[in-house]
Amino acid sequence: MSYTYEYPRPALTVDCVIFGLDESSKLKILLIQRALEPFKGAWALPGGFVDMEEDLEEAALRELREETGVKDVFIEQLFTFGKPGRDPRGRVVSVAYYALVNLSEHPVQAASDADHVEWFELDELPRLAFDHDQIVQVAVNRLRSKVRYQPIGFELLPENFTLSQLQKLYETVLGVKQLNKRNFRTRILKMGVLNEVGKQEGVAHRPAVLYRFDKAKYEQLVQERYENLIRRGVDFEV
Amino acid sequence: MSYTYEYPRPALTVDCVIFGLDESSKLKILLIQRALEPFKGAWALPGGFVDMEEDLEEAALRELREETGVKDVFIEQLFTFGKPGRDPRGRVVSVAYYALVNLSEHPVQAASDADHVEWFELDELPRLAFDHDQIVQVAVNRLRSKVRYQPIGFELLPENFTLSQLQKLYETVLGVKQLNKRNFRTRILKMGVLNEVGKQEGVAHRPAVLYRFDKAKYEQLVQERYENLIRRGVDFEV
DNA sequence: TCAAAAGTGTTATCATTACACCCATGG
DNA sequence: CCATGGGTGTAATGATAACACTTTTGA
Repeated sequence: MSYTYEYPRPALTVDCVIFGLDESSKLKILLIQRALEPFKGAWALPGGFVDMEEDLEEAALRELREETGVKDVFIEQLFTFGKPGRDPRGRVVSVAYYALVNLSEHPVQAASDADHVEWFELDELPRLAFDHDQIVQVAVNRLRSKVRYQPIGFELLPENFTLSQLQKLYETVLGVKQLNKRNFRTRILKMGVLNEVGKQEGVAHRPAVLYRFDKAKYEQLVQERYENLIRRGVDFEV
Repeated sequence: MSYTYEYPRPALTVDCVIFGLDESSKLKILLIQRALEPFKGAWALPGGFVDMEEDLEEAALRELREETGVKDVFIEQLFTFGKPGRDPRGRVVSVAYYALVNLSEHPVQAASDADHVEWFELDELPRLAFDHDQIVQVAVNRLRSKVRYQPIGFELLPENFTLSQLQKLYETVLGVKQLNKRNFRTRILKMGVLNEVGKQEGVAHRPAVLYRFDKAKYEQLVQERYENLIRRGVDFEV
Protein backbone atom coordinates (compact mmCIF):
# COMPACT_ATOMS: atom_id res chain seq x y z
CA MET A 1 0.00 0.00 0.00
CA SER A 2 1.24 3.46 -0.75
CA TYR A 3 0.04 7.04 -0.56
CA THR A 4 0.49 9.69 -3.18
CA TYR A 5 0.27 13.45 -2.85
CA GLU A 6 0.60 16.33 -5.26
CA TYR A 7 3.20 18.05 -3.08
CA PRO A 8 5.84 16.48 -0.85
CA ARG A 9 5.02 16.21 2.84
CA PRO A 10 7.24 15.98 5.88
CA ALA A 11 6.70 12.98 8.11
CA LEU A 12 5.09 13.82 11.45
CA THR A 13 6.16 12.29 14.74
CA VAL A 14 5.62 12.84 18.43
CA ASP A 15 8.19 12.51 21.22
CA CYS A 16 7.70 12.33 24.96
CA VAL A 17 9.92 13.70 27.70
CA ILE A 18 8.69 11.92 30.81
CA PHE A 19 10.20 13.17 34.05
CA GLY A 20 10.02 10.79 36.96
CA LEU A 21 10.46 11.29 40.66
CA ASP A 22 10.58 8.67 43.37
CA GLU A 23 11.36 8.45 47.06
CA SER A 24 15.07 8.84 46.43
CA SER A 25 14.14 12.27 45.04
CA LYS A 26 16.25 12.09 41.98
CA LEU A 27 14.83 13.62 38.85
CA LYS A 28 14.87 11.06 36.07
CA ILE A 29 13.91 10.78 32.43
CA LEU A 30 12.40 7.81 30.66
CA LEU A 31 14.40 6.61 27.64
CA ILE A 32 14.18 3.72 25.23
CA GLN A 33 16.97 1.96 23.44
CA ARG A 34 16.22 1.94 19.73
CA ALA A 35 15.76 -1.48 18.14
CA LEU A 36 15.76 -0.16 14.58
CA GLU A 37 17.81 2.06 12.34
CA PRO A 38 18.51 4.90 12.32
CA PHE A 39 20.41 5.20 15.59
CA LYS A 40 19.88 1.50 16.30
CA GLY A 41 21.13 0.79 19.81
CA ALA A 42 21.14 4.44 20.82
CA TRP A 43 18.99 5.83 23.60
CA ALA A 44 16.13 8.08 22.58
CA LEU A 45 12.90 9.60 23.77
CA PRO A 46 9.85 7.40 23.37
CA GLY A 47 7.86 8.50 20.33
CA GLY A 48 6.90 7.67 16.79
CA PHE A 49 4.74 8.45 13.81
CA VAL A 50 1.33 10.03 14.11
CA ASP A 51 -1.55 8.02 12.68
CA MET A 52 -3.96 9.71 10.31
CA GLU A 53 -7.02 9.61 12.51
CA GLU A 54 -5.54 10.37 15.89
CA ASP A 55 -4.98 13.63 17.69
CA LEU A 56 -1.37 14.61 18.40
CA GLU A 57 -1.71 14.11 22.12
CA GLU A 58 -3.31 10.73 21.56
CA ALA A 59 -0.41 9.74 19.34
CA ALA A 60 2.06 10.73 22.03
CA LEU A 61 0.22 8.71 24.67
CA ARG A 62 -0.07 5.72 22.35
CA GLU A 63 3.62 5.70 21.53
CA LEU A 64 4.48 6.11 25.16
CA ARG A 65 2.31 3.17 26.09
CA GLU A 66 3.50 0.98 23.22
CA GLU A 67 7.15 1.61 23.76
CA THR A 68 7.40 1.82 27.51
CA GLY A 69 4.19 0.46 29.02
CA VAL A 70 3.62 3.80 30.77
CA LYS A 71 0.03 5.02 30.74
CA ASP A 72 -2.36 7.36 32.51
CA VAL A 73 -0.13 10.41 32.49
CA PHE A 74 -1.07 14.03 31.90
CA ILE A 75 1.14 15.23 29.11
CA GLU A 76 1.48 18.77 27.89
CA GLN A 77 2.69 20.03 24.58
CA LEU A 78 6.25 21.31 24.80
CA PHE A 79 7.43 22.51 21.40
CA THR A 80 7.50 21.40 17.78
CA PHE A 81 10.91 20.62 16.34
CA GLY A 82 11.17 20.75 12.60
CA LYS A 83 14.59 21.83 11.46
CA PRO A 84 15.45 20.14 8.18
CA GLY A 85 18.16 17.56 8.78
CA ARG A 86 17.15 16.65 12.32
CA ASP A 87 16.36 13.11 11.15
CA PRO A 88 18.55 11.17 8.69
CA ARG A 89 15.48 9.53 7.14
CA GLY A 90 14.44 12.81 5.59
CA ARG A 91 12.25 15.67 6.64
CA VAL A 92 10.62 14.76 9.92
CA VAL A 93 8.76 17.20 12.11
CA SER A 94 8.22 16.21 15.71
CA VAL A 95 5.74 17.54 18.22
CA ALA A 96 7.25 17.07 21.66
CA TYR A 97 5.24 16.52 24.84
CA TYR A 98 6.31 16.39 28.44
CA ALA A 99 5.02 15.20 31.79
CA LEU A 100 6.13 14.78 35.36
CA VAL A 101 5.08 11.53 37.01
CA ASN A 102 5.52 9.55 40.14
CA LEU A 103 8.05 7.03 38.98
CA SER A 104 7.02 4.29 41.34
CA GLU A 105 3.44 4.41 40.07
CA HIS A 106 4.55 3.94 36.50
CA PRO A 107 6.31 0.62 36.00
CA VAL A 108 8.08 0.38 32.69
CA GLN A 109 8.17 -2.47 30.24
CA ALA A 110 9.94 -2.52 26.88
CA ALA A 111 7.97 -3.45 23.79
CA SER A 112 7.84 -3.49 19.99
CA ASP A 113 10.35 -1.11 18.49
CA ALA A 114 12.32 -0.57 21.70
CA ASP A 115 14.97 -2.90 23.02
CA HIS A 116 15.12 -1.58 26.52
CA VAL A 117 13.38 1.01 28.59
CA GLU A 118 15.08 2.72 31.47
CA TRP A 119 14.91 5.70 33.80
CA PHE A 120 18.06 7.79 33.63
CA GLU A 121 19.10 10.41 36.11
CA LEU A 122 18.97 13.80 34.57
CA ASP A 123 22.64 14.48 35.12
CA GLU A 124 23.73 11.10 33.85
CA LEU A 125 22.01 10.94 30.50
CA PRO A 126 23.70 9.06 27.67
CA ARG A 127 24.14 10.66 24.25
CA LEU A 128 20.72 10.66 22.67
CA ALA A 129 19.56 9.91 19.12
CA PHE A 130 18.41 12.63 16.72
CA ASP A 131 18.12 16.06 18.36
CA HIS A 132 16.70 14.55 21.51
CA ASP A 133 19.37 16.15 23.69
CA GLN A 134 18.01 19.47 22.66
CA ILE A 135 14.41 18.43 23.27
CA VAL A 136 15.33 17.32 26.77
CA GLN A 137 17.03 20.61 27.44
CA VAL A 138 13.94 22.54 26.39
CA ALA A 139 11.79 20.30 28.57
CA VAL A 140 13.96 20.81 31.64
CA ASN A 141 13.77 24.56 31.25
CA ARG A 142 10.04 24.41 30.84
CA LEU A 143 9.57 22.22 33.87
CA ARG A 144 11.62 24.56 36.02
CA SER A 145 9.62 27.56 34.92
CA LYS A 146 6.39 25.75 35.37
CA VAL A 147 7.19 24.96 38.95
CA ARG A 148 6.83 28.65 39.69
CA TYR A 149 3.22 29.09 38.79
CA GLN A 150 1.66 25.69 38.93
CA PRO A 151 1.31 23.32 41.84
CA ILE A 152 3.28 20.62 40.22
CA GLY A 153 4.15 17.94 42.55
CA PHE A 154 0.90 17.35 44.28
CA GLU A 155 0.21 14.51 41.87
CA LEU A 156 3.64 13.13 42.53
CA LEU A 157 3.27 12.63 46.21
CA PRO A 158 1.05 10.20 48.01
CA GLU A 159 -2.45 11.55 48.55
CA ASN A 160 -1.43 12.55 52.07
CA PHE A 161 2.00 14.02 52.36
CA THR A 162 4.20 16.01 54.71
CA LEU A 163 5.61 19.44 54.08
CA SER A 164 9.08 17.97 54.17
CA GLN A 165 8.21 15.66 51.31
CA LEU A 166 6.83 18.56 49.35
CA GLN A 167 9.89 20.65 50.04
CA LYS A 168 12.22 17.88 48.96
CA LEU A 169 10.27 17.57 45.75
CA TYR A 170 10.72 21.23 44.97
CA GLU A 171 14.38 21.06 45.76
CA THR A 172 14.72 18.19 43.33
CA VAL A 173 12.81 19.74 40.48
CA LEU A 174 14.59 23.04 40.85
CA GLY A 175 17.91 21.31 41.20
CA VAL A 176 18.85 23.13 44.39
CA LYS A 177 20.42 21.86 47.60
CA GLN A 178 18.28 23.22 50.36
CA LEU A 179 15.44 25.66 50.57
CA ASN A 180 14.81 27.44 53.85
CA LYS A 181 12.37 25.31 55.80
CA ARG A 182 10.73 28.13 57.70
CA ASN A 183 10.05 30.20 54.65
CA PHE A 184 8.98 27.34 52.45
CA ARG A 185 6.37 26.34 54.99
CA THR A 186 5.07 29.82 55.58
CA ARG A 187 4.69 30.35 51.92
CA ILE A 188 2.98 27.11 51.08
CA LEU A 189 0.58 27.28 53.99
CA LYS A 190 -0.28 30.90 53.39
CA MET A 191 -1.67 29.91 50.03
CA GLY A 192 -4.34 27.95 51.79
CA VAL A 193 -4.48 25.10 49.30
CA LEU A 194 -3.53 22.39 51.74
CA ASN A 195 -5.84 20.69 54.19
CA GLU A 196 -4.51 19.08 57.33
CA VAL A 197 -5.61 15.46 57.40
CA GLY A 198 -3.73 13.78 60.24
CA LYS A 199 -0.34 12.91 61.59
CA GLN A 200 2.42 10.51 60.73
CA GLU A 201 2.61 7.39 62.88
CA GLY A 202 5.41 5.12 63.95
CA VAL A 203 8.32 7.38 63.08
CA ALA A 204 11.31 7.74 65.35
CA HIS A 205 10.94 11.48 65.63
CA ARG A 206 8.24 14.04 66.04
CA PRO A 207 5.44 12.97 63.71
CA ALA A 208 4.77 15.29 60.82
CA VAL A 209 1.37 16.68 60.03
CA LEU A 210 -0.09 15.13 56.89
CA TYR A 211 -1.67 17.35 54.30
CA ARG A 212 -3.87 16.88 51.28
CA PHE A 213 -4.06 19.17 48.28
CA ASP A 214 -7.36 21.04 47.94
CA LYS A 215 -7.97 21.33 44.23
CA ALA A 216 -11.05 23.52 44.55
CA LYS A 217 -9.21 26.09 46.63
CA TYR A 218 -6.39 26.04 44.15
CA GLU A 219 -8.65 26.76 41.19
CA GLN A 220 -10.13 29.65 43.11
CA LEU A 221 -6.69 31.00 43.89
CA VAL A 222 -5.68 30.86 40.25
CA GLN A 223 -8.74 32.88 39.36
CA GLU A 224 -8.06 35.53 41.98
CA ARG A 225 -4.43 35.82 41.06
CA TYR A 226 -5.31 36.37 37.44
CA GLU A 227 -7.67 39.17 38.35
CA ASN A 228 -4.96 40.74 40.46
CA LEU A 229 -2.53 40.57 37.62
CA ILE A 230 -4.96 42.29 35.35
CA ARG A 231 -5.65 44.96 37.89
CA ARG A 232 -2.13 45.93 38.76
CA GLY A 233 -0.56 45.25 35.43
CA VAL A 234 2.99 44.79 34.54
CA ASP A 235 5.42 42.84 36.58
CA PHE A 236 8.58 41.87 34.80
CA GLU A 237 9.45 38.93 36.84
CA VAL A 238 11.24 36.43 34.71
CA MET B 1 4.72 15.66 -10.37
CA SER B 2 3.63 13.63 -7.38
CA TYR B 3 5.09 12.18 -4.23
CA THR B 4 4.54 8.72 -2.87
CA TYR B 5 5.05 7.39 0.63
CA GLU B 6 4.65 4.01 2.24
CA TYR B 7 2.44 5.41 4.99
CA PRO B 8 -0.06 8.26 4.81
CA ARG B 9 1.15 11.65 6.01
CA PRO B 10 -0.72 14.64 7.35
CA ALA B 11 -0.14 17.90 5.52
CA LEU B 12 1.88 20.43 7.51
CA THR B 13 1.06 24.12 7.63
CA VAL B 14 2.03 27.16 9.64
CA ASP B 15 -0.22 29.99 10.79
CA CYS B 16 0.67 33.41 12.15
CA VAL B 17 -1.14 35.43 14.77
CA ILE B 18 0.28 38.91 14.35
CA PHE B 19 -0.77 41.40 17.00
CA GLY B 20 -0.43 45.04 16.06
CA LEU B 21 -0.44 48.18 18.14
CA ASP B 22 -0.45 51.75 16.94
CA GLU B 23 -0.82 55.21 18.40
CA SER B 24 -4.53 54.73 18.91
CA SER B 25 -3.54 51.96 21.31
CA LYS B 26 -5.97 49.42 20.06
CA LEU B 27 -4.80 45.85 19.96
CA LYS B 28 -5.34 44.45 16.49
CA ILE B 29 -4.79 41.22 14.59
CA LEU B 30 -3.71 40.81 11.00
CA LEU B 31 -6.10 38.74 8.87
CA ILE B 32 -6.35 37.82 5.24
CA GLN B 33 -9.44 37.13 3.20
CA ARG B 34 -9.08 33.77 1.53
CA ALA B 35 -9.07 33.77 -2.28
CA LEU B 36 -9.36 30.00 -2.58
CA GLU B 37 -11.47 27.17 -1.30
CA PRO B 38 -11.96 25.97 1.33
CA PHE B 39 -13.46 28.92 3.19
CA LYS B 40 -13.12 31.12 0.11
CA GLY B 41 -14.02 34.66 1.05
CA ALA B 42 -13.68 33.99 4.79
CA TRP B 43 -11.14 35.75 6.97
CA ALA B 44 -8.26 33.67 8.25
CA LEU B 45 -4.82 33.86 9.76
CA PRO B 46 -1.99 34.24 7.28
CA GLY B 47 -0.27 30.91 6.77
CA GLY B 48 0.22 28.00 4.42
CA PHE B 49 2.10 24.85 3.63
CA VAL B 50 5.62 24.20 4.81
CA ASP B 51 8.19 23.57 2.09
CA MET B 52 10.44 20.54 2.34
CA GLU B 53 13.70 22.35 2.85
CA GLU B 54 12.65 25.17 5.11
CA ASP B 55 12.52 25.43 8.87
CA LEU B 56 9.09 25.89 10.42
CA GLU B 57 9.79 29.43 11.51
CA GLU B 58 11.09 30.27 8.05
CA ALA B 59 7.91 28.91 6.55
CA ALA B 60 5.81 31.08 8.84
CA LEU B 61 7.80 34.18 7.93
CA ARG B 62 7.62 33.37 4.24
CA GLU B 63 3.86 32.89 4.27
CA LEU B 64 3.42 36.04 6.26
CA ARG B 65 5.48 37.99 3.76
CA GLU B 66 3.83 36.43 0.71
CA GLU B 67 0.30 36.89 1.92
CA THR B 68 0.49 40.21 3.70
CA GLY B 69 3.75 41.91 2.78
CA VAL B 70 4.74 42.01 6.44
CA LYS B 71 8.37 41.21 7.13
CA ASP B 72 11.10 41.64 9.74
CA VAL B 73 9.10 40.47 12.71
CA PHE B 74 10.23 38.31 15.62
CA ILE B 75 7.82 35.44 15.77
CA GLU B 76 7.60 32.84 18.48
CA GLN B 77 6.14 29.41 18.36
CA LEU B 78 2.74 29.30 20.01
CA PHE B 79 1.27 25.81 19.78
CA THR B 80 0.71 23.04 17.28
CA PHE B 81 -2.88 22.31 16.35
CA GLY B 82 -3.53 18.90 14.91
CA LYS B 83 -6.98 17.65 15.78
CA PRO B 84 -8.31 15.47 12.95
CA GLY B 85 -11.10 17.32 11.19
CA ARG B 86 -9.80 20.82 11.75
CA ASP B 87 -9.38 21.23 7.98
CA PRO B 88 -11.95 20.01 5.46
CA ARG B 89 -9.20 19.13 2.97
CA GLY B 90 -8.10 16.22 5.14
CA ARG B 91 -5.61 15.80 7.92
CA VAL B 92 -3.69 19.03 8.33
CA VAL B 93 -1.45 19.82 11.25
CA SER B 94 -0.58 23.45 11.80
CA VAL B 95 2.24 24.95 13.78
CA ALA B 96 1.09 28.37 14.98
CA TYR B 97 3.40 31.33 15.59
CA TYR B 98 2.70 34.70 17.11
CA ALA B 99 4.28 38.13 17.29
CA LEU B 100 3.53 41.61 18.55
CA VAL B 101 4.52 44.41 16.20
CA ASN B 102 4.26 48.11 15.79
CA LEU B 103 1.45 48.33 13.32
CA SER B 104 2.54 51.56 11.73
CA GLU B 105 5.96 50.12 10.91
CA HIS B 106 4.44 47.20 9.07
CA PRO B 107 2.44 48.29 6.07
CA VAL B 108 0.29 45.53 4.66
CA GLN B 109 -0.27 44.53 1.09
CA ALA B 110 -2.42 41.67 -0.17
CA ALA B 111 -0.89 39.15 -2.54
CA SER B 112 -1.18 35.75 -4.20
CA ASP B 113 -3.66 33.54 -2.40
CA ALA B 114 -5.21 36.32 -0.34
CA ASP B 115 -7.84 38.70 -1.60
CA HIS B 116 -7.50 41.29 1.08
CA VAL B 117 -5.38 41.94 4.12
CA GLU B 118 -6.63 43.91 7.07
CA TRP B 119 -5.99 44.72 10.69
CA PHE B 120 -8.99 43.88 12.87
CA GLU B 121 -9.58 45.06 16.38
CA LEU B 122 -9.37 42.20 18.78
CA ASP B 123 -12.91 42.64 20.03
CA GLU B 124 -14.36 43.04 16.57
CA LEU B 125 -13.03 39.97 14.82
CA PRO B 126 -15.15 38.35 12.13
CA ARG B 127 -15.84 34.62 12.19
CA LEU B 128 -12.61 32.95 11.12
CA ALA B 129 -11.90 30.01 8.83
CA PHE B 130 -10.83 26.60 10.13
CA ASP B 131 -10.12 26.57 13.87
CA HIS B 132 -8.48 29.96 13.69
CA ASP B 133 -10.77 31.42 16.35
CA GLN B 134 -9.28 28.97 18.76
CA ILE B 135 -5.74 29.72 17.67
CA VAL B 136 -6.34 33.43 18.24
CA GLN B 137 -7.72 32.71 21.68
CA VAL B 138 -4.64 30.74 22.64
CA ALA B 139 -2.43 33.51 21.29
CA VAL B 140 -4.21 36.21 23.29
CA ASN B 141 -3.79 34.22 26.47
CA ARG B 142 -0.15 33.67 25.74
CA LEU B 143 0.48 37.30 25.01
CA ARG B 144 -1.13 38.36 28.27
CA SER B 145 0.95 35.94 30.27
CA LYS B 146 4.06 36.89 28.46
CA VAL B 147 3.63 40.51 29.36
CA ARG B 148 4.34 39.56 32.94
CA TYR B 149 7.84 38.31 32.54
CA GLN B 150 9.16 39.78 29.37
CA PRO B 151 9.66 43.39 28.40
CA ILE B 152 7.31 43.24 25.51
CA GLY B 153 6.53 46.56 24.16
CA PHE B 154 9.88 48.14 23.98
CA GLU B 155 10.05 47.16 20.33
CA LEU B 156 6.62 48.59 19.79
CA LEU B 157 7.39 52.09 20.88
CA PRO B 158 9.60 54.62 19.19
CA GLU B 159 13.23 54.25 20.22
CA ASN B 160 12.70 57.03 22.72
CA PHE B 161 9.45 56.90 24.60
CA THR B 162 7.72 58.30 27.66
CA LEU B 163 6.52 56.34 30.63
CA SER B 164 2.97 57.30 29.77
CA GLN B 165 3.32 55.70 26.38
CA LEU B 166 4.69 52.57 27.97
CA GLN B 167 1.89 52.51 30.49
CA LYS B 168 -0.76 52.90 27.85
CA LEU B 169 0.78 50.03 25.95
CA TYR B 170 0.53 47.76 28.95
CA GLU B 171 -3.02 48.79 29.58
CA THR B 172 -3.85 47.89 26.01
CA VAL B 173 -2.17 44.52 25.96
CA LEU B 174 -3.63 43.55 29.31
CA GLY B 175 -7.02 44.85 28.29
CA VAL B 176 -7.44 46.98 31.40
CA LYS B 177 -8.71 50.52 31.83
CA GLN B 178 -6.18 52.26 33.98
CA LEU B 179 -3.13 51.20 35.91
CA ASN B 180 -2.00 53.31 38.83
CA LYS B 181 0.48 55.80 37.45
CA ARG B 182 2.58 56.17 40.56
CA ASN B 183 3.04 52.49 41.04
CA PHE B 184 3.61 51.68 37.41
CA ARG B 185 6.42 54.20 37.28
CA THR B 186 8.04 53.11 40.50
CA ARG B 187 8.02 49.56 39.36
CA ILE B 188 9.36 50.11 35.90
CA LEU B 189 12.10 52.46 37.00
CA LYS B 190 13.16 50.29 39.90
CA MET B 191 14.06 47.59 37.40
CA GLY B 192 16.77 49.82 36.07
CA VAL B 193 16.40 48.84 32.43
CA LEU B 194 15.52 52.29 31.18
CA ASN B 195 17.98 55.06 30.41
CA GLU B 196 16.90 58.67 30.48
CA VAL B 197 17.71 60.24 27.12
CA GLY B 198 16.06 63.66 27.07
CA LYS B 199 12.79 65.50 27.26
CA GLN B 200 9.77 65.99 25.09
CA GLU B 201 9.57 69.29 23.25
CA GLY B 202 6.73 71.45 22.03
CA VAL B 203 3.92 69.87 24.03
CA ALA B 204 1.26 71.95 25.72
CA HIS B 205 1.99 70.57 29.14
CA ARG B 206 4.94 69.65 31.26
CA PRO B 207 7.34 67.83 28.94
CA ALA B 208 7.82 64.14 29.69
CA VAL B 209 11.20 62.57 30.18
CA LEU B 210 12.15 60.32 27.28
CA TYR B 211 13.59 56.91 27.97
CA ARG B 212 15.37 54.27 25.98
CA PHE B 213 15.38 50.56 26.74
CA ASP B 214 18.76 49.21 27.88
CA LYS B 215 18.97 45.71 26.49
CA ALA B 216 22.23 44.81 28.23
CA LYS B 217 20.83 45.67 31.64
CA TYR B 218 17.75 43.67 30.86
CA GLU B 219 19.73 40.54 30.01
CA GLN B 220 21.64 40.93 33.23
CA LEU B 221 18.43 41.30 35.20
CA VAL B 222 16.98 38.15 33.67
CA GLN B 223 20.07 36.25 34.73
CA GLU B 224 19.92 37.51 38.30
CA ARG B 225 16.25 36.82 38.62
CA TYR B 226 16.73 33.26 37.49
CA GLU B 227 19.41 32.70 40.09
CA ASN B 228 17.09 34.12 42.73
CA LEU B 229 14.33 31.83 41.69
CA ILE B 230 16.59 28.86 41.97
CA ARG B 231 17.81 29.92 45.36
CA ARG B 232 14.55 30.59 47.06
CA GLY B 233 12.48 28.04 45.27
CA VAL B 234 8.82 27.73 44.91
CA ASP B 235 6.46 30.55 44.28
CA PHE B 236 3.04 29.62 43.06
CA GLU B 237 2.16 32.75 41.38
CA VAL B 238 -0.01 32.00 38.48
C1' DT C 1 18.34 10.63 77.43
C1' DC C 2 19.62 11.05 72.72
C1' DA C 3 19.17 11.46 67.73
C1' DA C 4 16.31 12.85 64.24
C1' DA C 5 13.19 15.32 62.06
C1' DA C 6 9.11 18.47 62.78
C1' DG C 7 7.80 22.74 63.66
C1' DT C 8 7.83 27.92 65.68
C1' DG C 9 9.33 33.08 67.01
C1' DT C 10 11.15 36.97 65.71
C1' DT C 11 13.16 40.81 63.34
C1' DA C 12 14.96 43.71 59.73
C1' DT C 13 14.18 44.84 55.22
C1' DC C 14 11.83 45.40 51.09
C1' DA C 15 7.72 45.59 47.96
C1' DT C 16 3.00 46.90 47.17
C1' DT C 17 -0.97 49.75 47.42
C1' DA C 18 -3.60 53.70 47.70
C1' DC C 19 -4.27 58.62 47.60
C1' DA C 20 -3.25 63.18 47.38
C1' DC C 21 -0.51 66.49 45.80
C1' DC C 22 2.87 69.52 43.02
C1' DC C 23 5.17 70.91 38.39
C1' DA C 24 6.11 72.69 33.70
C1' DT C 25 4.39 73.89 29.46
C1' DG C 26 1.73 76.20 25.44
C1' DG C 27 -2.23 78.58 24.38
C1' DC D 1 -3.72 82.00 34.35
C1' DC D 2 -5.60 77.72 33.24
C1' DA D 3 -5.98 73.24 31.11
C1' DT D 4 -3.25 69.40 30.34
C1' DG D 5 -0.57 65.81 31.11
C1' DG D 6 3.91 64.79 33.72
C1' DG D 7 5.74 63.68 37.88
C1' DT D 8 6.43 63.11 43.34
C1' DG D 9 5.62 62.24 48.81
C1' DT D 10 4.23 59.40 51.97
C1' DA D 11 2.34 55.97 55.08
C1' DA D 12 0.00 51.64 56.10
C1' DT D 13 0.29 47.08 55.11
C1' DG D 14 2.05 42.84 53.69
C1' DA D 15 5.76 39.72 51.85
C1' DT D 16 10.50 37.91 52.20
C1' DA D 17 14.73 36.45 54.12
C1' DA D 18 17.64 34.94 57.66
C1' DC D 19 18.67 32.61 61.88
C1' DA D 20 18.03 30.48 66.05
C1' DC D 21 15.18 28.09 68.76
C1' DT D 22 11.63 24.51 70.76
C1' DT D 23 8.88 20.13 70.34
C1' DT D 24 7.76 15.33 69.85
C1' DT D 25 8.64 10.93 68.89
C1' DG D 26 10.99 5.85 69.01
C1' DA D 27 14.86 3.59 70.30
